[in-house]
Amino acid sequence: MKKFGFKIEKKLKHRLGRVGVLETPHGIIETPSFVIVGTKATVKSLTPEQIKDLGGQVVLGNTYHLYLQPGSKIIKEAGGLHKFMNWDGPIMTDSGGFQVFSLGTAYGKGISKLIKKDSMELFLENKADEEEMPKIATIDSNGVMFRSHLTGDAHYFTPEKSIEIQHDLGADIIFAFDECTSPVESAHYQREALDRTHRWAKSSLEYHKSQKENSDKQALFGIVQGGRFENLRKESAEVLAKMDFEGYGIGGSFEKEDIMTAVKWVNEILPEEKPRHLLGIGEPEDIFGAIENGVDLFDCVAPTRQARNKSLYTSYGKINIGNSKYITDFTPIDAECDCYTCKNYTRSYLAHLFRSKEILADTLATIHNLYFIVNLVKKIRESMLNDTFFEFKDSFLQKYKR
RNA sequence: GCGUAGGUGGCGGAGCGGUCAAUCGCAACAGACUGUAAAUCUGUCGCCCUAUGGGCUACGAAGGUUCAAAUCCUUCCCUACGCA
Repeated sequence: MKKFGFKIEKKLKHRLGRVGVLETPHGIIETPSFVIVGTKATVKSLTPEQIKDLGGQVVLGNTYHLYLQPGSKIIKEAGGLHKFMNWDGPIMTDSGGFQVFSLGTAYGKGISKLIKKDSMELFLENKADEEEMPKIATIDSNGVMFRSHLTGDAHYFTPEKSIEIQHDLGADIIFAFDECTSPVESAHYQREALDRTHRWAKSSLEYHKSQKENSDKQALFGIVQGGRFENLRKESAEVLAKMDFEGYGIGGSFEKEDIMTAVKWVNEILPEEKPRHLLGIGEPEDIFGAIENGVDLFDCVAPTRQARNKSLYTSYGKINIGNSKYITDFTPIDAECDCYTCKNYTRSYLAHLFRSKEILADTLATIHNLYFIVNLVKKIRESMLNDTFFEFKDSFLQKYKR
């Protein structure tokens, strides 16, 4: 019998937010929860023990990356992702849908998940030449042709293929194959892409159900799209809500201000009793907003990537540990933080490790940033249980935003 | 002492008469990063200013040739290697 279930323990008054527990075959996830990104079956620079120690409950791998390297069959042969990477907690895998965007329309243009208003205008002006850009993912109605960013060879992904790979990988929670669209696409294009994503959702689900052995152990989440259009987002939530998914992802590339409105539109429609995952978000302010608007799970590369790029979270906002003023700063990264790094090392030491390009810099910085975010979400959860969410949010953000 | 190769911006190293304040790399300084094309990317990097422009000082030193020199000539100083 399948060991998967979601229980809501408490709801936020007059809001969509809730506290819950998500049960998976590899343990529970107390929601809301920050999902740590480990694209290539590793959280860059950390061991699984370090992930556990900093409070990580669940990690997210990527279908596209693991299919290319080392190959999903090899991971299957190894006994699945859990065994392969030595992580015995819950694992999710993304479907490759984000790569449809990042290697497709976004490729080579320096745009990513969140787009700024001014660069969006620039992008629209240059849209005429866009067709000439050398994308390495091209979409047709049945699937997507990816050219490996590693070797250049072509690989064709269909919804069935994505799910088959995810079955081989063996994560506890897997995602339907979707098309993450760019926020600058026209209503016409978004309409077309959304229909495609819905068809792919159906195919993903049907294929998943047909593989009894896997669908017994793995939960499939459908992904809502629709860009910045209210009618499309709502329609997407309605269409997917009727399909028998065990949870939902909310996807898309946004202009920052659009995120919360889109989340709210969608979560008012999605079935309350199923978990919702906001894909690829976010920064502390986004996390508060997402939770308040009914999101249970979110993943984001920001803490890990930024740690490696010298940007560290503190209670008073982010600092760039590469700045010269930290060379002689013998205080912890964040005096209010209880992570391993803050308890044992100074800003000066981190500054030294980064300047001398020592790999321990990445590890210590990643431990700190992940602890900061994971712990922030835990504190938010507690505040919801104590009915102090709004006070906590205001005091945190006021300080954080200086 | 002789021979050879050299002396260029914090360092390494291009340039070898005009388009040179000087390619490039490193270092330095700052910024960006939101389902990881990412231990990545971008910008600045002689000095000064009324700054998509103008001025000043600069390619070991001092002279010279030329309309014009980091680039050619002379002398000197220094460095490396080789020979005495």
